[in-house]
Amino acid sequence: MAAACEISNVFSNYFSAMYSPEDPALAPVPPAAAAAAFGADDLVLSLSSPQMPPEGPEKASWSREQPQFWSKAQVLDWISYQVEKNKFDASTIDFSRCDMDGAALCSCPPEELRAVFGPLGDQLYAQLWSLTSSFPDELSWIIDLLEQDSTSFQETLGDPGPFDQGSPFGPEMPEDGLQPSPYHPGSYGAGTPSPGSLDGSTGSTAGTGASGCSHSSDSGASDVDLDPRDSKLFSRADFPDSKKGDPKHGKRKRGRPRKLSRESRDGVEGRKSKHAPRGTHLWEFIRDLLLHPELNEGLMRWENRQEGVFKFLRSEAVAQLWGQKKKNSSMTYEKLSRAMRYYYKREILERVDGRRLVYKFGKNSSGWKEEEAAGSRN
DNA sequence: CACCTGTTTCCTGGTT
DNA sequence: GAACCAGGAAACAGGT
Repeated sequence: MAAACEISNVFSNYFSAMYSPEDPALAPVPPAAAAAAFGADDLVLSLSSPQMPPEGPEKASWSREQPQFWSKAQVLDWISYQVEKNKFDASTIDFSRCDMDGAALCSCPPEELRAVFGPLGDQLYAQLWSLTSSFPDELSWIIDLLEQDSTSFQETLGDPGPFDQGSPFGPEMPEDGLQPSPYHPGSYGAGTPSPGSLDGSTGSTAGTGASGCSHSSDSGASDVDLDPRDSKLFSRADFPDSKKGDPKHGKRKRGRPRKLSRESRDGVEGRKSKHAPRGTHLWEFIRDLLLHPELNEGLMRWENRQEGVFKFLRSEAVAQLWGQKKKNSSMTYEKLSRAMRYYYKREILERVDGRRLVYKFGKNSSGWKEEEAAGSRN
Protein backbone atom coordinates (compact mmCIF):
# COMPACT_ATOMS: atom_id res chain seq x y z
CA MET A 1 0.00 0.00 0.00
CA ALA A 2 2.83 2.28 0.79
CA ALA A 3 4.13 1.67 -2.67
CA ALA A 4 0.81 2.65 -4.12
CA CYS A 5 0.79 5.80 -2.11
CA GLU A 6 4.11 6.73 -3.49
CA ILE A 7 3.00 6.44 -7.02
CA SER A 8 1.65 9.92 -7.10
CA ASN A 9 4.92 11.29 -5.97
CA VAL A 10 6.90 9.23 -8.35
CA PHE A 11 4.88 10.39 -11.28
CA SER A 12 4.60 13.92 -10.11
CA ASN A 13 8.31 14.13 -9.89
CA TYR A 14 8.76 12.53 -13.19
CA PHE A 15 6.23 14.75 -14.85
CA SER A 16 7.57 17.89 -13.36
CA ALA A 17 11.00 16.89 -14.46
CA MET A 18 9.95 16.20 -17.99
CA TYR A 19 7.24 18.68 -18.64
CA SER A 20 6.55 22.13 -17.51
CA PRO A 21 2.94 22.74 -16.67
CA GLU A 22 2.51 25.42 -19.27
CA ASP A 23 0.19 23.45 -21.40
CA PRO A 24 -2.84 22.80 -19.32
CA ALA A 25 -4.40 20.77 -22.05
CA LEU A 26 -1.57 18.35 -21.88
CA ALA A 27 -1.01 18.56 -18.23
CA PRO A 28 -1.53 15.13 -16.90
CA VAL A 29 -4.31 14.58 -14.53
CA PRO A 30 -2.73 14.24 -11.18
CA PRO A 31 -3.34 10.78 -9.92
CA ALA A 32 -4.81 12.27 -6.84
CA ALA A 33 -7.34 14.08 -8.94
CA ALA A 34 -8.16 10.94 -10.78
CA ALA A 35 -8.50 9.24 -7.49
CA ALA A 36 -10.82 11.88 -6.26
CA ALA A 37 -12.89 11.66 -9.37
CA PHE A 38 -13.37 8.00 -8.86
CA GLY A 39 -13.38 7.67 -5.19
CA ALA A 40 -10.47 6.03 -3.57
CA ASP A 41 -11.98 2.63 -3.72
CA ASP A 42 -12.14 2.72 -7.45
CA LEU A 43 -8.46 2.77 -7.80
CA VAL A 44 -8.53 -0.87 -8.21
CA LEU A 45 -8.40 -2.81 -11.29
CA SER A 46 -11.23 -1.91 -13.54
CA LEU A 47 -10.33 -4.34 -16.16
CA SER A 48 -13.32 -4.05 -18.23
CA SER A 49 -13.71 -0.43 -18.36
CA PRO A 50 -10.09 0.28 -18.13
CA GLN A 51 -10.38 2.91 -20.71
CA MET A 52 -12.73 4.84 -18.60
CA PRO A 53 -10.87 8.02 -17.89
CA PRO A 54 -11.28 10.25 -14.97
CA GLU A 55 -14.43 12.23 -15.35
CA GLY A 56 -15.17 15.79 -14.63
CA PRO A 57 -13.34 18.97 -15.35
CA GLU A 58 -10.03 17.20 -15.00
CA LYS A 59 -10.90 14.72 -17.66
CA ALA A 60 -7.73 13.28 -19.03
CA SER A 61 -6.65 14.56 -22.35
CA TRP A 62 -5.73 11.12 -23.56
CA SER A 63 -9.29 10.02 -23.24
CA ARG A 64 -10.29 12.30 -26.06
CA GLU A 65 -7.98 10.90 -28.63
CA GLN A 66 -6.95 7.67 -30.15
CA PRO A 67 -3.82 6.30 -28.55
CA GLN A 68 -2.00 6.48 -31.86
CA PHE A 69 -2.24 10.24 -31.65
CA TRP A 70 -1.21 10.69 -28.09
CA SER A 71 1.67 12.93 -27.26
CA LYS A 72 4.39 11.79 -24.92
CA ALA A 73 2.71 13.63 -22.12
CA GLN A 74 -0.55 11.94 -22.82
CA VAL A 75 1.16 8.59 -22.88
CA LEU A 76 2.64 9.27 -19.50
CA ASP A 77 -0.67 10.52 -18.29
CA TRP A 78 -2.33 7.35 -19.35
CA ILE A 79 0.40 5.21 -17.83
CA SER A 80 0.13 7.10 -14.63
CA TYR A 81 -3.58 6.58 -14.65
CA GLN A 82 -3.17 2.86 -15.17
CA VAL A 83 -0.49 2.58 -12.55
CA GLU A 84 -2.53 4.48 -10.07
CA LYS A 85 -5.65 2.60 -10.83
CA ASN A 86 -3.94 -0.70 -10.41
CA LYS A 87 -1.99 0.39 -7.41
CA PHE A 88 1.03 -0.77 -9.21
CA ASP A 89 4.40 -0.23 -7.69
CA ALA A 90 5.70 2.54 -9.92
CA SER A 91 9.17 2.14 -8.61
CA THR A 92 9.55 -0.99 -10.68
CA ILE A 93 8.94 0.85 -13.89
CA ASP A 94 11.78 1.81 -16.09
CA PHE A 95 10.80 5.40 -16.72
CA SER A 96 13.60 6.01 -19.13
CA ARG A 97 11.76 3.76 -21.52
CA CYS A 98 8.45 5.50 -21.16
CA ASP A 99 9.51 8.40 -23.26
CA MET A 100 7.40 7.63 -26.29
CA ASP A 101 4.41 9.01 -28.02
CA GLY A 102 1.21 7.21 -28.74
CA ALA A 103 2.31 5.85 -32.04
CA ALA A 104 5.40 4.35 -30.48
CA LEU A 105 3.41 2.99 -27.63
CA CYS A 106 0.95 1.35 -29.96
CA SER A 107 3.72 -0.32 -31.85
CA CYS A 108 5.12 -1.86 -28.73
CA PRO A 109 4.70 -5.60 -28.65
CA PRO A 110 3.42 -7.02 -25.41
CA GLU A 111 6.84 -8.39 -24.56
CA GLU A 112 8.24 -4.92 -24.73
CA LEU A 113 5.55 -3.56 -22.46
CA ARG A 114 6.17 -6.37 -20.10
CA ALA A 115 9.84 -5.60 -20.09
CA VAL A 116 9.19 -2.00 -19.23
CA PHE A 117 6.24 -2.32 -16.93
CA GLY A 118 6.62 -5.77 -15.57
CA PRO A 119 3.40 -7.47 -14.65
CA LEU A 120 1.49 -4.36 -15.56
CA GLY A 121 2.68 -4.68 -19.13
CA ASP A 122 0.12 -7.25 -20.12
CA GLN A 123 -2.55 -5.16 -18.63
CA LEU A 124 -1.41 -2.05 -20.41
CA TYR A 125 -1.28 -3.93 -23.64
CA ALA A 126 -4.82 -5.11 -23.20
CA GLN A 127 -6.03 -1.68 -22.26
CA LEU A 128 -4.28 -0.18 -25.18
CA TRP A 129 -5.81 -2.68 -27.44
CA SER A 130 -9.19 -1.91 -26.05
CA LEU A 131 -8.65 1.74 -26.73
CA THR A 132 -7.41 1.34 -30.24
CA SER A 133 -10.03 -1.07 -31.35
CA SER A 134 -13.32 -2.02 -30.02
CA PHE A 135 -11.77 -4.67 -27.98
CA PRO A 136 -14.57 -7.16 -27.75
CA ASP A 137 -13.89 -8.84 -24.54
CA GLU A 138 -11.67 -7.02 -22.22
CA LEU A 139 -11.03 -9.74 -19.77
CA SER A 140 -10.85 -12.60 -22.13
CA TRP A 141 -7.12 -12.69 -22.24
CA ILE A 142 -6.99 -13.11 -18.54
CA ILE A 143 -9.85 -15.49 -18.36
CA ASP A 144 -8.39 -17.44 -21.20
CA LEU A 145 -5.24 -17.76 -19.26
CA LEU A 146 -7.12 -19.05 -16.33
CA GLU A 147 -9.13 -21.39 -18.50
CA GLN A 148 -6.06 -22.58 -20.26
CA ASP A 149 -4.33 -23.09 -17.07
CA SER A 150 -7.26 -24.85 -15.62
CA THR A 151 -7.41 -27.09 -18.63
CA SER A 152 -3.78 -27.91 -18.78
CA PHE A 153 -3.90 -28.35 -15.12
CA GLN A 154 -6.71 -30.80 -15.40
CA GLU A 155 -4.83 -32.55 -18.12
CA THR A 156 -1.79 -32.83 -16.01
CA LEU A 157 -3.44 -33.80 -12.83
CA GLY A 158 -1.54 -36.94 -13.27
CA ASP A 159 1.56 -35.04 -12.49
CA PRO A 160 0.90 -32.74 -9.63
CA GLY A 161 4.29 -33.47 -8.26
CA PRO A 162 5.97 -30.15 -7.88
CA PHE A 163 2.75 -28.45 -6.93
CA ASP A 164 1.71 -30.63 -4.18
CA GLN A 165 3.65 -29.91 -0.99
CA GLY A 166 6.75 -28.99 -2.91
CA SER A 167 5.48 -25.96 -4.71
CA PRO A 168 7.58 -22.97 -5.45
CA PHE A 169 5.63 -21.43 -2.65
CA GLY A 170 5.77 -24.40 -0.47
CA PRO A 171 8.74 -23.37 1.56
CA GLU A 172 7.09 -20.07 2.19
CA MET A 173 4.02 -21.58 3.63
CA PRO A 174 4.70 -22.03 7.25
CA GLU A 175 2.09 -23.71 9.30
CA ASP A 176 1.39 -20.60 11.21
CA GLY A 177 -0.34 -19.19 8.20
CA LEU A 178 1.65 -16.04 8.11
CA GLN A 179 2.16 -14.26 4.88
CA PRO A 180 4.47 -16.52 3.09
CA SER A 181 5.11 -14.97 -0.23
CA PRO A 182 7.84 -12.67 -1.24
CA TYR A 183 5.42 -10.28 -2.84
CA HIS A 184 3.83 -7.54 -0.90
CA PRO A 185 0.87 -8.49 1.11
CA GLY A 186 -2.14 -6.73 -0.16
CA SER A 187 -0.83 -6.47 -3.64
CA TYR A 188 -0.20 -10.02 -4.29
CA GLY A 189 1.09 -10.93 -7.63
CA ALA A 190 1.74 -7.42 -8.67
CA GLY A 191 5.37 -7.53 -8.00
CA THR A 192 6.30 -11.09 -8.38
CA PRO A 193 5.27 -12.99 -11.37
CA SER A 194 4.75 -16.58 -10.68
CA PRO A 195 7.06 -18.92 -12.33
CA GLY A 196 5.58 -20.81 -15.18
CA SER A 197 3.27 -20.01 -17.95
CA LEU A 198 1.06 -17.60 -16.17
CA ASP A 199 3.85 -15.54 -14.85
CA GLY A 200 3.04 -11.89 -14.98
CA SER A 201 -0.43 -12.45 -16.16
CA THR A 202 -1.51 -14.34 -13.19
CA GLY A 203 0.32 -11.99 -11.04
CA SER A 204 -1.27 -8.96 -12.45
CA THR A 205 -4.58 -10.61 -12.56
CA ALA A 206 -4.55 -11.47 -8.99
CA GLY A 207 -2.65 -8.51 -7.84
CA THR A 208 -4.73 -5.94 -9.51
CA GLY A 209 -7.97 -7.56 -8.90
CA ALA A 210 -7.40 -7.97 -5.29
CA SER A 211 -5.64 -4.81 -4.70
CA GLY A 212 -8.11 -3.57 -2.34
CA CYS A 213 -11.63 -3.19 -3.24
CA SER A 214 -14.28 -5.49 -4.17
CA HIS A 215 -15.86 -3.34 -6.72
CA SER A 216 -15.06 -1.34 -9.70
CA SER A 217 -16.68 -0.46 -12.89
CA ASP A 218 -15.14 -3.38 -14.53
CA SER A 219 -16.14 -6.29 -16.51
CA GLY A 220 -18.67 -7.65 -14.22
CA ALA A 221 -20.21 -4.31 -14.10
CA SER A 222 -19.81 -3.42 -17.68
CA ASP A 223 -21.13 -6.70 -18.65
CA VAL A 224 -24.40 -6.56 -16.95
CA ASP A 225 -24.63 -3.89 -14.42
CA LEU A 226 -25.23 -0.87 -16.44
CA ASP A 227 -28.74 -0.38 -15.34
CA PRO A 228 -28.76 3.03 -13.81
CA ARG A 229 -31.25 1.82 -11.31
CA ASP A 230 -28.83 -0.75 -10.30
CA SER A 231 -26.47 0.81 -7.91
CA LYS A 232 -23.75 -1.65 -8.56
CA LEU A 233 -21.98 0.21 -11.26
CA PHE A 234 -21.60 3.05 -8.89
CA SER A 235 -21.47 0.77 -6.10
CA ARG A 236 -21.92 1.16 -2.47
CA ALA A 237 -18.85 2.98 -1.46
CA ASP A 238 -19.36 5.58 -4.10
CA PHE A 239 -22.89 6.36 -3.25
CA PRO A 240 -23.64 6.13 0.36
CA ASP A 241 -27.24 6.63 -0.47
CA SER A 242 -27.34 3.51 -2.46
CA LYS A 243 -26.11 1.50 0.39
CA LYS A 244 -28.15 -1.15 1.95
CA GLY A 245 -31.18 0.50 3.30
CA ASP A 246 -31.50 3.14 0.70
CA PRO A 247 -33.09 5.94 2.63
CA LYS A 248 -35.43 6.62 -0.24
CA HIS A 249 -36.92 3.21 -0.13
CA GLY A 250 -36.36 2.31 3.41
CA LYS A 251 -35.02 -1.16 3.76
CA ARG A 252 -33.52 -2.69 0.74
CA LYS A 253 -35.39 -5.52 -0.84
CA ARG A 254 -34.10 -8.94 -0.13
CA GLY A 255 -32.46 -11.02 -2.74
CA ARG A 256 -30.36 -10.34 -5.68
CA PRO A 257 -31.13 -7.09 -7.43
CA ARG A 258 -32.45 -7.23 -10.92
CA LYS A 259 -29.97 -6.69 -13.60
CA LEU A 260 -30.13 -5.00 -16.92
CA SER A 261 -32.21 -6.73 -19.50
CA ARG A 262 -30.39 -8.74 -22.03
CA GLU A 263 -31.34 -6.46 -24.91
CA SER A 264 -30.01 -3.45 -23.14
CA ARG A 265 -26.87 -5.26 -22.29
CA ASP A 266 -26.34 -6.31 -25.85
CA GLY A 267 -26.89 -2.79 -26.88
CA VAL A 268 -24.34 -1.57 -24.48
CA GLU A 269 -21.75 -4.08 -25.31
CA GLY A 270 -21.75 -6.59 -28.06
CA ARG A 271 -20.37 -9.46 -26.12
CA LYS A 272 -18.93 -12.42 -27.75
CA SER A 273 -20.45 -15.70 -26.99
CA LYS A 274 -20.10 -16.15 -23.34
CA HIS A 275 -20.39 -19.41 -21.72
CA ALA A 276 -18.81 -19.95 -18.50
CA PRO A 277 -18.06 -23.49 -19.40
CA ARG A 278 -19.51 -25.94 -17.00
CA GLY A 279 -16.94 -27.47 -14.84
CA THR A 280 -15.79 -24.18 -13.50
CA HIS A 281 -17.62 -24.54 -10.26
CA LEU A 282 -16.52 -22.72 -7.24
CA TRP A 283 -15.38 -25.77 -5.37
CA GLU A 284 -13.35 -26.85 -8.36
CA PHE A 285 -11.82 -23.45 -8.61
CA ILE A 286 -10.89 -23.66 -4.95
CA ARG A 287 -9.56 -27.14 -5.39
CA ASP A 288 -7.50 -26.07 -8.34
CA LEU A 289 -6.05 -23.20 -6.42
CA LEU A 290 -5.03 -25.56 -3.71
CA LEU A 291 -3.56 -28.04 -6.10
CA HIS A 292 -1.92 -25.41 -8.17
CA PRO A 293 0.19 -23.08 -6.09
CA GLU A 294 1.17 -21.14 -9.15
CA LEU A 295 -2.34 -19.83 -9.16
CA ASN A 296 -2.48 -19.81 -5.46
CA GLU A 297 0.36 -17.61 -4.37
CA GLY A 298 -0.38 -17.93 -0.70
CA LEU A 299 -4.07 -17.33 -1.03
CA MET A 300 -4.94 -20.58 0.61
CA ARG A 301 -3.25 -23.66 1.86
CA TRP A 302 -3.88 -27.18 2.94
CA GLU A 303 -4.36 -27.66 6.62
CA ASN A 304 -4.60 -31.36 6.22
CA ARG A 305 -4.16 -32.64 2.76
CA GLN A 306 -5.19 -36.19 3.60
CA GLU A 307 -8.43 -35.02 5.14
CA GLY A 308 -9.07 -32.41 2.55
CA VAL A 309 -8.98 -29.61 5.08
CA PHE A 310 -7.91 -26.26 3.79
CA LYS A 311 -7.82 -22.71 4.89
CA PHE A 312 -8.22 -19.36 3.21
CA LEU A 313 -5.21 -17.27 3.99
CA ARG A 314 -6.41 -14.24 2.11
CA SER A 315 -10.07 -14.65 1.77
CA GLU A 316 -10.80 -11.44 -0.06
CA ALA A 317 -8.04 -12.08 -2.54
CA VAL A 318 -9.44 -15.48 -3.35
CA ALA A 319 -12.84 -13.93 -3.77
CA GLN A 320 -11.40 -11.38 -6.13
CA LEU A 321 -9.78 -14.08 -8.15
CA TRP A 322 -13.01 -16.00 -8.30
CA GLY A 323 -14.73 -12.82 -9.28
CA GLN A 324 -12.30 -12.31 -12.08
CA LYS A 325 -12.87 -15.77 -13.32
CA LYS A 326 -16.57 -15.15 -13.32
CA LYS A 327 -16.14 -11.66 -14.66
CA ASN A 328 -17.65 -10.27 -11.59
CA SER A 329 -15.65 -7.57 -9.96
CA SER A 330 -17.94 -7.21 -7.04
CA MET A 331 -17.25 -10.64 -5.67
CA THR A 332 -16.39 -10.68 -2.03
CA TYR A 333 -15.48 -13.32 0.46
CA GLU A 334 -18.85 -12.80 2.01
CA LYS A 335 -20.55 -13.91 -1.16
CA LEU A 336 -18.06 -16.59 -1.96
CA SER A 337 -18.48 -18.05 1.47
CA ARG A 338 -22.22 -18.13 1.04
CA ALA A 339 -21.75 -20.22 -2.05
CA MET A 340 -19.34 -22.39 -0.11
CA ARG A 341 -21.93 -22.94 2.57
CA TYR A 342 -24.38 -24.22 0.03
CA TYR A 343 -21.91 -27.01 -0.56
CA TYR A 344 -22.47 -28.34 2.91
CA LYS A 345 -25.90 -29.55 2.04
CA ARG A 346 -24.61 -31.22 -1.07
CA GLU A 347 -21.74 -32.68 0.86
CA ILE A 348 -19.20 -31.23 -1.47
CA LEU A 349 -17.84 -29.56 1.62
CA GLU A 350 -18.04 -30.47 5.24
CA ARG A 351 -18.23 -28.08 8.10
CA VAL A 352 -15.20 -27.47 10.19
CA ASP A 353 -16.57 -26.04 13.36
CA GLY A 354 -14.82 -23.46 15.34
CA ARG A 355 -12.16 -22.68 12.83
CA ARG A 356 -12.40 -19.55 10.84
CA LEU A 357 -11.75 -19.66 7.13
CA VAL A 358 -11.29 -23.39 7.30
CA TYR A 359 -13.26 -25.75 5.11
CA LYS A 360 -13.07 -29.38 4.29
CA PHE A 361 -13.83 -31.23 1.11
CA GLY A 362 -16.72 -33.59 1.42
CA LYS A 363 -17.46 -36.94 -0.07
CA ASN A 364 -19.09 -35.44 -3.14
CA SER A 365 -16.02 -33.56 -4.11
CA SER A 366 -13.26 -35.11 -6.08
CA GLY A 367 -9.89 -34.52 -7.57
CA TRP A 368 -8.22 -33.17 -4.50
CA LYS A 369 -6.96 -36.34 -2.94
CA GLU A 370 -3.36 -37.09 -3.50
CA GLU A 371 -4.16 -40.44 -5.06
CA GLU A 372 -6.66 -38.86 -7.38
CA ALA A 373 -4.34 -36.10 -8.28
CA ALA A 374 -1.45 -38.45 -8.77
CA GLY A 375 -3.33 -40.95 -10.82
CA SER A 376 -5.39 -40.27 -13.86
CA ARG A 377 -8.57 -38.37 -13.47
CA ASN A 378 -10.82 -41.28 -12.88
C1' DC B 1 -40.44 -21.48 -22.60
C1' DA B 2 -40.43 -23.84 -18.23
C1' DC B 3 -37.62 -25.82 -15.07
C1' DC B 4 -33.29 -26.92 -12.80
C1' DT B 5 -28.74 -26.04 -11.09
C1' DG B 6 -25.33 -23.24 -9.41
C1' DT B 7 -24.37 -19.45 -8.04
C1' DT B 8 -24.84 -14.24 -6.68
C1' DT B 9 -26.56 -10.69 -3.85
C1' DC B 10 -28.58 -9.11 0.44
C1' DC B 11 -30.05 -9.59 4.83
C1' DT B 12 -30.57 -10.81 9.90
C1' DG B 13 -28.53 -12.59 13.61
C1' DG B 14 -24.97 -15.06 16.09
C1' DT B 15 -19.94 -15.92 17.18
C1' DT B 16 -15.01 -15.09 17.55
C1' DG C 1 -16.24 -3.29 16.22
C1' DA C 2 -14.48 -5.99 12.49
C1' DA C 3 -14.40 -10.24 10.41
C1' DC C 4 -16.63 -14.51 10.10
C1' DC C 5 -20.28 -17.88 10.11
C1' DA C 6 -25.13 -19.53 9.20
C1' DG C 7 -28.72 -19.73 6.52
C1' DG C 8 -33.17 -17.63 4.38
C1' DA C 9 -34.81 -15.33 0.30
C1' DA C 10 -34.82 -13.93 -4.28
C1' DA C 11 -32.69 -13.06 -8.69
C1' DC C 12 -29.78 -14.35 -12.41
C1' DA C 13 -27.42 -17.23 -16.11
C1' DG C 14 -26.64 -21.24 -18.52
C1' DG C 15 -28.18 -25.78 -19.61
C1' DT C 16 -31.78 -29.17 -20.69
